[in-house]
Amino acid sequence: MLYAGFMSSTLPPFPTPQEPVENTPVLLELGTDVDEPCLRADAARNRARLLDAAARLVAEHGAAGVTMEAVAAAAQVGKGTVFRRFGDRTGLLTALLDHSERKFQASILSGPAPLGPGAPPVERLRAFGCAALRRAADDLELQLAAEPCPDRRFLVPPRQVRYGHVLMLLRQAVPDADCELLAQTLMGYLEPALIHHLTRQCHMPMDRLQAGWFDLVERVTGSGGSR
Amino acid sequence: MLYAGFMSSTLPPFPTPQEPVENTPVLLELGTDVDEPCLRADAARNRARLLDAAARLVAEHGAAGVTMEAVAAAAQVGKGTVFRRFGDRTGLLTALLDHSERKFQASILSGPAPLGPGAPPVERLRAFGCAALRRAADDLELQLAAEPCPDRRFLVPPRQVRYGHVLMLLRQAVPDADCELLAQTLMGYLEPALIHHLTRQCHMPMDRLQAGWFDLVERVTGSGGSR
DNA sequence: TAACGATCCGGACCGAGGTCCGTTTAATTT
DNA sequence: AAATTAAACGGACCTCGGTCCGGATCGTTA
Repeated sequence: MLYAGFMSSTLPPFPTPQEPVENTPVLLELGTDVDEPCLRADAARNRARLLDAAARLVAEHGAAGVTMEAVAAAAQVGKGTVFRRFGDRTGLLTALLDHSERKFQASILSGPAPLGPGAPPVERLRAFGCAALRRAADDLELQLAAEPCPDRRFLVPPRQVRYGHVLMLLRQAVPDADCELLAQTLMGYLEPALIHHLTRQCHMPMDRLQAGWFDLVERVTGSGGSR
Repeated sequence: MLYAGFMSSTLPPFPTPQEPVENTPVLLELGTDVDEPCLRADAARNRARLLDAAARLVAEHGAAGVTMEAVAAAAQVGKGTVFRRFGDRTGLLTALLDHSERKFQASILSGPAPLGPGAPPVERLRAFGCAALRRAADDLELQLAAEPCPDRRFLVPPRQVRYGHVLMLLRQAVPDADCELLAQTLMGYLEPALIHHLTRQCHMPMDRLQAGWFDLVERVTGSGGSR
């Protein structure tokens, strides 16, 4: 089993001063929506409240309105509690995205082909890009706001899952290439910041991005039968 | 003349409340090191002092030590002055990188082949990547710290210059492709954050990144004569 | 050189992210 | 049910990026 060990899951930091607290990632367990495994009753209640309040704030004032203090106030909870639960702002925003990210992951891991297993790798790659583009297009704002600082951007669980997936497919499609690097390149095309730039600032239609993805996959995997 | 109009140049914000103050980019003028065109005597003096102080702070405490207040203090200048001159922290850090960025741009625009004009486009593309990788490797820390927020990352002059260059070369190499998108893809491979991840976190040697670039260019331009 | 207006300076001020630590509370044990 | 302990809570506090505006300075014009 390839990437067991870093299913998305809102990275639960519980940053009690001691112990580095790495990401305690939830193993797959596709159906069950195991969130925070063991959490004291009050903690769980507050966590739910906070996520709810945060979502409300996003809906009302956009991602920029999600201030840690505002969220705390809206959830009638102390500010420290927010940080204890989610580590930092990025963590909170990531948690907000967690549900849809999980669905995305699930459909990749075990959904119907060609996104899920069963189709040939290049075809799955194509499908993956389309799905990723779509997912990026929805709540782009949140994805941008949730972007961590540069030196953590590549260590975040959702990214690792996607990377692992692309890597696996690439290894099947072009076994002789340096697939790690090619995978990073492909991932770069799906970066929220780039999508935002191309669609919102350059006004490209999504169709074009999608066509671009197909073309890129074809070039990278050398699967261009005709040309 | 292709990309006249956005030579790097530390984006001079002079954010006097009114007027949007867009980037007033310096036209090429390769030899002359025209910095801030017209700047009052005291302003120019303070600007120099600030850059000097900032460089000193970087040398001593790393990029993280470059606090706007610390820089102001070290330059014996008010905090407001720093912001007036450089707009924000990103602007200051960018200004620090400006000198080497300009040299880089110059050698691309008019240096010796294959980096400069004269070589066939694919070869220039290869050379460009090598140079960009080298440049990213030096003062990686600064480049990371200077990274703007996601929705400005692609609008920053140095990035636009590089993009324009790659775009031009790609258009020569693969006239029928969607070169805008391919150019963005290639640029993604050279992103400082990615270089940092691959070299510092994955411990890949630079040689491998370089080989990866060659391979990528070959795949993207379809210039693989043999395989 | 005196006066004037545009530009610049400086530091008080604000908001937001993040930390700390004394206090409270939920679970467990006796 | 009382005691115990680990965990969670809350909000004061700190730092830092960014803004504002009254006052000082520079360059120019008369």
